[in-house]
Amino acid sequence: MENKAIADFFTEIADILEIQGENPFRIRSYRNAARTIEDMSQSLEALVRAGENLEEIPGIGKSINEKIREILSTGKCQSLEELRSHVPQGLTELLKLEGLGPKKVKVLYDELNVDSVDRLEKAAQAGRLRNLPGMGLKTEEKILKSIEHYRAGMGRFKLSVGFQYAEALLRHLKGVPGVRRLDPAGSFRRRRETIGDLDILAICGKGCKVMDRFAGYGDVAEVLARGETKSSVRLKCGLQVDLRVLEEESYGAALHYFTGSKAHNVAIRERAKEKGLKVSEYGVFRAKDEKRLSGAEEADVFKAVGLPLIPPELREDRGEIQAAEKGKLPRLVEPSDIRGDLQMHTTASDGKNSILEMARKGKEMGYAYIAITDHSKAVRVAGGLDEKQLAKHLKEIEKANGQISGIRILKGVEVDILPDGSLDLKDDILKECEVVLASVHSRFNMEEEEMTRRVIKAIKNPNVNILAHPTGRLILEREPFKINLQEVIRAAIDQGVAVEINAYPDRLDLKDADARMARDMGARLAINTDAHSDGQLELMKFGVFTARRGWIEARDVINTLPLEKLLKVLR
DNA sequence: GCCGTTTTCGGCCCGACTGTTTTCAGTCG
Repeated sequence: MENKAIADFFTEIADILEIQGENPFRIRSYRNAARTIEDMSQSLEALVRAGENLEEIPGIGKSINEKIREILSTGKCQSLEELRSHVPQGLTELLKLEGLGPKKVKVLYDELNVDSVDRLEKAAQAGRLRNLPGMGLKTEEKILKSIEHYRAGMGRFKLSVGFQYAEALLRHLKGVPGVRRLDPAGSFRRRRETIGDLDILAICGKGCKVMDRFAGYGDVAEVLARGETKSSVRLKCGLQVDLRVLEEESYGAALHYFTGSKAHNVAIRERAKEKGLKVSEYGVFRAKDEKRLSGAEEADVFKAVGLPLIPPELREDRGEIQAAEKGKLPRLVEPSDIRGDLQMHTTASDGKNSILEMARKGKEMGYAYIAITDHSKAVRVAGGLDEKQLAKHLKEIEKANGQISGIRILKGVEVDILPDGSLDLKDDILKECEVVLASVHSRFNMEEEEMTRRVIKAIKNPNVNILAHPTGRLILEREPFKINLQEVIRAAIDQGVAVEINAYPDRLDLKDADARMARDMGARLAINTDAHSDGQLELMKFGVFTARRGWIEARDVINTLPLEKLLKVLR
């Protein structure tokens, strides 16, 4: 069973307990466990099979350990079944609606027997909510809006989409007279692969019209709240954006607070409390008399609890605080560490630009090298090359090298891994390539064992240098295929094959947690854009973000090496 | 339910906003 499926059990338990008004800390335990399990890169099922003690995982104690084992062996959880018999299943879905929490859901069910989104909609339309205790006309309207939003499925946005909206909006706001500072925070700043909303913080002078300018932005569909220090809007695309205007003296504390993650903030605050301090978005205070100690800079918060500044990408409460304490934070890879890009396509297969155009763009980006890696013949829809066409294409690459200076164009190919694990080009031609990426583009629905065997067989081919987009997922669109990544990565290490972090924003594959596992196991990584046009070489930053979230350093990444060293590694 | 160089019991982060209220509960981040 997948970790996600196990985590869902605990989320549902927490939801039901919440509706029943149970002890909030008990509920938090279940939520923490669900989050921990979902974020883990190792499979719980495998850990149990290997006889590991799950209670060593923070947040998992005796009770949850037992439940996990029960779920794995029976596919069910008796206490959840018991809870479900008291609370209909539709109620937990209602919690997903904005503005509806456990208390209101309980009232709706007790008073009106509402146990589904549909029934709630009908009740609201009939005006039956406004007379319930604690609700009124506005609640009724808000619920109808939430239902509309929920149905539209406008949940999360890819980080790259968030970037487009954020950059345009920030440009719009920066021009406002009196704006002194402007920073996006939240999951956007932590560079999560998807964002739910966008938080922007600002420092402004007196009489600054930034709130007016914000509410009047051309892309705004709806103003949700409009105040002196906080406003919220929903853009036409559905993305909610919050703007907060802050005082200079508390800006750092606010930036820390609004960057999150929530779990990281909780851990920092607990730590502050142990030291007799209180940390809030307004600053660092002495607990006994509320005396303000600091808060203007983000580093103040960390300093107060005896830590160095932790990069936003690591703030997920996944060990970063412990690492910081021991002075063992990784020196995360930076975009400027990247010396080349080892996956891209040209007009020879499904790309939009020529070899030389890609090289010119690579040079403009300051790269020492790029690899041209068009598709192989199995990927027909992408115009993949057969042996003969590839041989000709490699000659073209050689020729292009003579037509540009200051950057080396490496001869490469993205060869397809066939369902039986063989490669769809002959070894003779693969030998001619300096960079061979192998990847899966078909038969995604195999069972885990078969897929694992397939990929391992492919990377055992001595011509393969890089395993490209190892799980085949498309963010918000396609689940990763089933594969035992640990085994695959172990094989890659044995074979000297690098594992890719595909920077294409729809992929980000390996994802952050998997990349971290690969690094911990000792794998070499490659961060490549998979660009299909010259402009897409700029997408490298998204791969670097993912790598940073995976605790990866420059030395873990082969395309941070100078050309000569890279060629040695590839051989 | 989890956790522990002060603790195996008694804690468990903190504040704002909204809409409903005559002083606050519910929700959110």
